[in-house]
Amino acid sequence: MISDRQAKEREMRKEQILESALNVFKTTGLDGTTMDEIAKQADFGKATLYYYFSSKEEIFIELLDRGWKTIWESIEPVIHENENPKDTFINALNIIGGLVRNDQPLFEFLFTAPQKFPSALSEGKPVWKSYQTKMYGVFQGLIEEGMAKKEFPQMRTDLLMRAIGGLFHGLFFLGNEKKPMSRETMEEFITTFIGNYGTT
Amino acid sequence: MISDRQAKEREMRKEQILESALNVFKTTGLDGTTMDEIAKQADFGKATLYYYFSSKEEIFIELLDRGWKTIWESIEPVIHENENPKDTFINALNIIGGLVRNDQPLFEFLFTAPQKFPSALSEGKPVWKSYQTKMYGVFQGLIEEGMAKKEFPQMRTDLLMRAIGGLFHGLFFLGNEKKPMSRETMEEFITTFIGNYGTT
DNA sequence: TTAATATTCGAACCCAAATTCGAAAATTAA
DNA sequence: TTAATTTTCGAATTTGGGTTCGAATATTAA
Repeated sequence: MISDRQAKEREMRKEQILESALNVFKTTGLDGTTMDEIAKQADFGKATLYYYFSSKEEIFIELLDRGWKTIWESIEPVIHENENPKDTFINALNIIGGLVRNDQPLFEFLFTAPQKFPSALSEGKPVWKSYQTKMYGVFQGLIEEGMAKKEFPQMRTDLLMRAIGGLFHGLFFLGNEKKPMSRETMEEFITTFIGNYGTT
Repeated sequence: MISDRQAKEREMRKEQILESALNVFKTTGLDGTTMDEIAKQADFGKATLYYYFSSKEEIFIELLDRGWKTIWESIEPVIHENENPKDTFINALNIIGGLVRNDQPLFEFLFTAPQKFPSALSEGKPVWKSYQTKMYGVFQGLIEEGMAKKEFPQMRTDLLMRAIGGLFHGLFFLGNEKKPMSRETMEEFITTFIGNYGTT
């Protein structure tokens, strides 16, 4: 008992709620994102949210799951076009950059919120976590290959990862510019940092 | 009516409270830092905290003020030994690195907490903000000089700032290593990034 | 048209944490 | 030693949110 259409409508309402949650997050930050606000934004009664999600946290988890899935699926195809590691690496970063450019607050949420869900809750590790892990694995692999082929500077892989992560974060999320960074600029920065060991 | 000694004791009690607040922050993070915990740690009744500080926020502000003052006063003397901008820049970063190394959680607090106090409260901009502003000004100046002298890569100053900021943050605060990064390593990273335009 | 089922939501309820009250205890001044 | 002043704190009070209740309302099935 629940027609296809019904299921689809239900799905859309969930989506509406998720979208509202994100909107609230965009304007008021993680702490400002209350059930009251989400409800208002979604034009539902607060209690109704609990008909679709069992808790506030579940809403966030759902957003993380979808978001990280998107990231992974955008990256994944590119990492097998085996060019040299450095180009692959830069490509991947550029892809993420493109996503971020499209919806900065969403990705700020994806990169930020995880730290706010420390231990507690859901048994096994959540879906988004596994995508995140896969992605980091890929990057780490590329860096190692890249170092082996002397395309990257020789440094501790993990540190290089953190450094590039921080760099990326700084470029996209620090400061208070409204307009997003262009592909060229980002590429230039990363390349400058990695050094021009290989190509060009 | 309040002897010198009395005033001094009062001051020490405030200090004890601040120190406790920081300790709680170190172990339980910003959100876990409740007045109850601070009171317990400081060995005072919760209500007593309000005899010394008018609110929880005031405690945090006080910590920020002192922290940023420390940073500024550590940097300040070095920026006038006018060597070339690049060395000065790296020196300054190293000094901050040293501070961070000494008390990572404190500085994580200093670099992180500000974003949590969005608008609200205290009329004029708080003390710490002005130190922060001064510091950024200095760095920006150094970067501009450095670019002018071709010691730095030619890029948009503000972006380069953000990038280096992110890089620094990544190195010190991302990942889950316990032992702090050595001066050498940090210097190597920053230098690699800035490029070896000037001095070797 | 009526019974079942699905959806909605206002009004509690609960709880943790900040803040305030009012009075005691300690200390200092006279 | 007594009066004033300073410090302390247990016990309320308040507040902001998350979550639940119970009863409508709407929709679908018979």
